[in-house]
Amino acid sequence: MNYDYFAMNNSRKILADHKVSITNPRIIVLEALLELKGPITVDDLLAQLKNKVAKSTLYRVLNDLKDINILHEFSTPDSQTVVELILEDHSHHHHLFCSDCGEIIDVEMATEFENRLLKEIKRIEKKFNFVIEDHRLELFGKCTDLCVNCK
Amino acid sequence: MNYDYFAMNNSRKILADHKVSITNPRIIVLEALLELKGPITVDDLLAQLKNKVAKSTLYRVLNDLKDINILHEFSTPDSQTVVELILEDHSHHHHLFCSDCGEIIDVEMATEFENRLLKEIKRIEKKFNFVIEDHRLELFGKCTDLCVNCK
DNA sequence: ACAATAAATGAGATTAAGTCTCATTTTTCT
DNA sequence: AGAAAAATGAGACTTAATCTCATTTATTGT
Repeated sequence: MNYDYFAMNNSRKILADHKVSITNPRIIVLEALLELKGPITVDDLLAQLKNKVAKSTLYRVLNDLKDINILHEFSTPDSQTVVELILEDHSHHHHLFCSDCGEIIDVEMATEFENRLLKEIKRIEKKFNFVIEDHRLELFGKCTDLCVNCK
Repeated sequence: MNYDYFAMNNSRKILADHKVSITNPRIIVLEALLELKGPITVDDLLAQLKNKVAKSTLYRVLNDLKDINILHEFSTPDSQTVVELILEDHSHHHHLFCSDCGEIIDVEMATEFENRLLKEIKRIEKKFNFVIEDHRLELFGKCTDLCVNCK
């Protein structure tokens, strides 16, 4: 068995740790997201969990997970909503979108690049008199030939 | 003299250059976007052009402008759709979002930073066997105190 | 310039993602 | 276990965006 945070953290523990009540729909949604280990469109998730949780409940649970800060939400270039579980040990990353197959891939940039980016962000903060709390980099392209990254 | 499309403010020329027929609604929408010189939410644009172009027409015109590649579309952190006119002479830039006032600000990163980013992108292309065609960086924060950037 | 033809528009119907309501069920607390 | 609080399911509702189609406007060829 391959024990990583995702594998060992059962959904019950995650919910308890974040002080939200442990219910069946929350467990089902969390387990689905844990198993994915990456982003998924809400549509796909809805399809996958149809007959397991009601649509209204799925959206509610996703909002609950956002509220306890373990779910990130963003959009594909064609405006589909995407969610991704981000647990404490989940390292900072960005997203790569394939316009052919729709795949969304987690990408970690080199530390040195992220440092350079933070420096640049400090410059922008001063220039615009802002406090910048977060950043997000999105890369758009196509996976070549055999589409090795696609399912 | 630095006369660019924005200064010339010639929506007819822009439409002709892109070989789409010159119609009143297209002129109205283009002029509004030209005057803005920056991003605007579709909602705000709708409000601004109410009684000037029909809702269905506004959406259609925006799609037309996307088709001829002079309109970029993206989303705010709270999922509002934003559009921004990007003409040929419009330089590469990113966006800074204020979570207090909702303002969206065009931000140019240092050339040296963009070069470093391109280098990093090349690395990612190889790693994932991708052709990366575009990238987008989003910065999230708050404008401090007096909110000098807000209207 | 003027028909003929093609394309675009307006108004409202339609679709679909996401939220809301509320009666019922499940969870938590003691 | 029983009372109180919270969450769920089903479907109504909201709203951004698209679609339909009769009418209007633009373009093209002569």
